[in-house]
Amino acid sequence: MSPARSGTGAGTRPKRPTMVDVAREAGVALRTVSRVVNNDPTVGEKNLAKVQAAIAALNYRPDERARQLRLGVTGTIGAAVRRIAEVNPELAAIEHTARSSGLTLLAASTDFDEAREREILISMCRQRLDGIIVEPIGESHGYLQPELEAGMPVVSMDRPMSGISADCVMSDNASGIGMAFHHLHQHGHRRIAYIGDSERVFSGRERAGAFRASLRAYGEPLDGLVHTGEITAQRVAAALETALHAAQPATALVTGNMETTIAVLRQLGRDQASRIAIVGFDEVPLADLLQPALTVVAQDTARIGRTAVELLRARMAEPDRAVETVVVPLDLIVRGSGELRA
Amino acid sequence: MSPARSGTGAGTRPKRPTMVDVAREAGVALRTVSRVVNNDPTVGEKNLAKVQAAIAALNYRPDERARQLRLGVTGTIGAAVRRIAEVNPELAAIEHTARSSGLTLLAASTDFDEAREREILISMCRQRLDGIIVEPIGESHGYLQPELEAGMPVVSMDRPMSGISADCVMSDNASGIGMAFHHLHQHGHRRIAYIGDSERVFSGRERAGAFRASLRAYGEPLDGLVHTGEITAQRVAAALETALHAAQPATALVTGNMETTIAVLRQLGRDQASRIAIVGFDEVPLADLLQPALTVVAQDTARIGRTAVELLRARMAEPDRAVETVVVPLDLIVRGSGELRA
DNA sequence: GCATCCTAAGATAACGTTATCTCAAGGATA
DNA sequence: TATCCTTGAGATAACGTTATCTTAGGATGC
Repeated sequence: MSPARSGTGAGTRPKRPTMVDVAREAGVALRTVSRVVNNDPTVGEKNLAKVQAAIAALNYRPDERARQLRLGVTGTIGAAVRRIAEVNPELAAIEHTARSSGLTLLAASTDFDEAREREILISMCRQRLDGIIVEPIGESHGYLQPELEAGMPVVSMDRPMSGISADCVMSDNASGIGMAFHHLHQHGHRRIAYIGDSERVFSGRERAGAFRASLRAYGEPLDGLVHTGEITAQRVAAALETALHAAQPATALVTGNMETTIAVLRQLGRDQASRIAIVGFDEVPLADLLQPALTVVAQDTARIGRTAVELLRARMAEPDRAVETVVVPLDLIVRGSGELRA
Repeated sequence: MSPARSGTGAGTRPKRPTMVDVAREAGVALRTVSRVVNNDPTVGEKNLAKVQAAIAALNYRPDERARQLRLGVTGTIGAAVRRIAEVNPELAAIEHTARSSGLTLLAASTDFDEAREREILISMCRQRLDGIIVEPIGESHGYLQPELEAGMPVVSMDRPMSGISADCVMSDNASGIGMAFHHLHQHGHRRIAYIGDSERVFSGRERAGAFRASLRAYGEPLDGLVHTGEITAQRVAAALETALHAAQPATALVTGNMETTIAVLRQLGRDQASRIAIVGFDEVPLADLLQPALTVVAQDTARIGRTAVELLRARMAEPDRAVETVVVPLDLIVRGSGELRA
């Protein structure tokens, strides 16, 4: 039986037993306890039993910090994403893949804030994580250069980092926009508008650019059809006003990301939403319950997350391998909103 | 200028400089570097400059693991929730509150799996986190008793843990169900059915019990109106069949959690959903865009998350304080689906 | 019967920090 | 001029592990 070890004086946290305490209790050397803890087979039956008894009696738990300090590796990778605690299938895939590789995941939210992102990344480096996956927010990541040189594996997800060269996994934005455009065009639409995120953001830039290219490829004029910028109710309202009430009004919309899609749906209201064809970029929660159900171009988020971990592990195993960028294709998911005729 | 320190042989991770290296580079003692790193004011200008230069030249970053080992505290708290990477406002609040308290958050998904939960919690104990918040899944948490006795602060969220006595913050489930029932009753409904999660789960038990109590309080019979169990499409379909096609069919529904609400909406389809009054327990994403918009009893998730961190910090500061359970009230959010008349 | 080899287990030195002493130099005080 | 603080800075011992040696003791080989 273990001695009662609670309440070592008010307000003070009781000390936990260490390997030394276990060794003393068991009457063996420190090294022997270490062997038992690490399942080293070269321990005799007698000592094995004594040590196990002592561990149970003292409720000993090895201190992971000391272990990691000594070992050099932490068995933990970091993920700096925009928001944990929001629907984030990439992060779910990262967590799942990491776990099945025996890696612990430390996830943190950059909250769309460049300074916060930097704090988190530096902190992860100080914690000597085995590697970092980042969904980059900031425009310049040059400050990571020393870390890369010091051998910290870093993989960027969803968009590349500027100022440094690191592995990257991202969706084929241009093809995705092309698919959305083509789908609406096939359903008879000729005036198709695009509303999307700011072009200061990499993905916003890529998608708007691809949309303009689609318009040009199909020989349509660009006038008043492409609206980009911060997503706010006012901006979306203004964009819709311009697009839908022009001399030649748009009959279909492509929305550049989930946030935009939701904002547009809110703005349109129930009546209008059933008259204008919409294809959203990115999956939207409960998209199938909306009226009409929402047609989207969906990123292969599971594959993106999985690939991010795989790229990271590859670099952890082989720090000097060539930098790689993986581009993942998207899928058109047909549900109704994109099939309304012009 | 720093010497090129990349590529120390293929496949091997280059060693990072340590405090000793910085001391040598700067020509001062190890202790002086430590003072500089920790902003100790008792360092002369000359040495301060030399050390700062050396730190920059070598790209030195303190090793957090060693620091924590020496200090005894990690400045990190753990959160074992059902799913990170899903909408989880409690977790968002925890992260926010932790950050503004200067604490790092380590979040992990138990994935509704008891064994996984146990793994995570034990791992967090081994990492000697400063405290743990857990949204309990398993039925017995007795294995945490030694950890509690060893001074590990643990707070449970959303439901209590059985087998041990720990601080807890949770919603006032009974009042919430009462509010939903009362609201529907006020709108003329007399046959009100409940569909909810398994009663093996604490919250499922509490909510179903409260619903039965409401029926009794209003003098209504319970026959065929209360349906609990694992949430699957078949089960929900069967429950709806029983409730809606009885001799005295239900005209209104209370759904016991978000998952159930969504399953019920999917099952009802668009036409039926606009004829049957529904009040959901828990907020649902895009609830305002549904048709009719969804009336819900919403938990004060932000307050729950914040309170969890506060309880944890209180126990970290004062390990021997009395165990506390905080019950948080809910809010009825009226949007349409709950105001359909009988 | 003695050298050799294997096995179990112990001493002890890292890992990279911070904390406790100690000490030297210099200015103030009697 | 001798003594006492004050201030800056260096040795060195933790923190709790794992890894490298070393050693004692019995089994094996010739």
